[in-house]
Amino acid sequence: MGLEHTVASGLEKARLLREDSIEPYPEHTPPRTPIDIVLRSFEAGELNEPVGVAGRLVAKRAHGKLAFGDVAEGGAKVQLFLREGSADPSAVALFRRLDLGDWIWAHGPVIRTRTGEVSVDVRDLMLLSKIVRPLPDKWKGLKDHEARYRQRYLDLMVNPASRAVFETRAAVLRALRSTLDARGFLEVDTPVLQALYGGAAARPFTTHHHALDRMFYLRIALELHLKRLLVGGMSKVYEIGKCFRNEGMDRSHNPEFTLLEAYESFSDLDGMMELSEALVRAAAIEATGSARLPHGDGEIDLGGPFPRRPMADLIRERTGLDAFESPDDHLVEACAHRGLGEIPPAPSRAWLIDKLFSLAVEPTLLQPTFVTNHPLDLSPLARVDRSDPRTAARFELFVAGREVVNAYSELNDPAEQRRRLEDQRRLGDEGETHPVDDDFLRALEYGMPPAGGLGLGVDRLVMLLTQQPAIQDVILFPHMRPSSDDSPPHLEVPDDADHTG
RNA sequence: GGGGGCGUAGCUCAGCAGGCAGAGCAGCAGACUUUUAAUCUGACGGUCGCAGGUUCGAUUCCUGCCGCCCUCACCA
Repeated sequence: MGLEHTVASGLEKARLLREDSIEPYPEHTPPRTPIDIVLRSFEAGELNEPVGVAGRLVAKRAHGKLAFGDVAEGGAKVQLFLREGSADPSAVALFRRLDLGDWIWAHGPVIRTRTGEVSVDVRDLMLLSKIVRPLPDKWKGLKDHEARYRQRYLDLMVNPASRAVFETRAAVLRALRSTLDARGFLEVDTPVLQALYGGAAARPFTTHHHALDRMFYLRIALELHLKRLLVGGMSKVYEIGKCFRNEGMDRSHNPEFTLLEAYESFSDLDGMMELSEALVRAAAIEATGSARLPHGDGEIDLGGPFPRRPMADLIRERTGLDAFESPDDHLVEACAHRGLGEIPPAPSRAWLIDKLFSLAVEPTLLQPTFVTNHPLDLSPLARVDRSDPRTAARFELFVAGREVVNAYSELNDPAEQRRRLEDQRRLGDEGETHPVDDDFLRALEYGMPPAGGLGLGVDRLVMLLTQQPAIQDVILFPHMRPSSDDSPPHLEVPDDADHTG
């Protein structure tokens, strides 16, 4: 039978169960003990009473008057053991009617079978929720990337490694928060829906606010609002939240992604380096139990402190060129030599340096490295570095060839900030203009304390710590093109459909 | 956006120099009192991604489209 028939027959089973006074979707679960605790206390010899367990039936081995099953819950699994004459007759009858994937509750003493398997010797059995669709193959799992991302619930059901990634993700978030909390940072929420976007160079998603009849944007960064809070006297703040960039998707870019930004008054680049080291180290230890990560044939040591290298020094080492002094065409040639496709008609020096760095240097930065002194034009929100005014007081932390942290000694001179942002707007390529946020500049005019700030790409840090090659593997529901299987791909929303307020 | 690959049963995969569409698991019917990928028997299960074209005949060849993967480009 085809899928429709299988589902129909599942629904039919649910109907028949109801006819026999067995509710397929009861509201209440009888008292139960989590399976991992049952196993632990049995092994410790502390379990002398019958227990209730609840979970999904993931295996079923029936032998006529004897039957075994496996119940899984929260990553733990216990065997069920049913004997005619021992189990309640209704339990025996119900077990026969169960399908793989049903949620069930079972109750009985915990025993060891002849082969030594810890098992619940079932006396009572109850159906908690009936499955009506067939599960993916129980041994081969679900491999198809598309299905794993579109139907993550199936992926989580049958691929334990996938569940582990998201448990690690939670551990990383926990470590980041507790590190910042312990240092006296205040966690805040700033608007996702904004009348004006800023804080990065990226195309925003747009939407329309009906009541105000004007365009709104989804935020592309957290920076400008968090800095307003420094002006307001919140001296250490951070936010962990979704940002949205309306650009290409690939295995390191999802249109919505999780960013951590933290700002600390009276701190500076040195302070941000120390904080970066603490955050990354804490995340690694919480996630993996160690600050040393296996990587390729060797390992990456996140113990710190990490070396600090000016960008131009690294470029000179790898290419022999002086990033700021060598002629343009030498840089262009060095880029082309390394496989750069198109070069814009009149590439700026900053563009060339950035490109050459990403081609020649980035892939070589396996061990954690603070790269400092970026071209000033690429860093409109950072202070000028006094020792080299062509560059910004900025660093990026690279690990395994990827940017993990980006930090500035924050520019707080309102006049210079206005100038830099307006320069940036003029540099905007192909008529793309980055709007200047006048309220942000007004806030700076009220005085922002000297401060250091950093941004950390949470998804990419999780990729690093879980050894996942694609950002889609660390986001529960990554963005996908609508497929015909999904609900209508495009819903027309009437202009006056503002019923939800 | 460019280039390459892939799309066959609910899942994992075969197959097809053009000739009735295959397996394992799951599901269905049955046998079985210590299994743990239980075993055994039987029956069922398909718009071969979608739409065209070539052909006596297309899952197979061609074109277009859709989706996914890889890669390049874009992305402070």
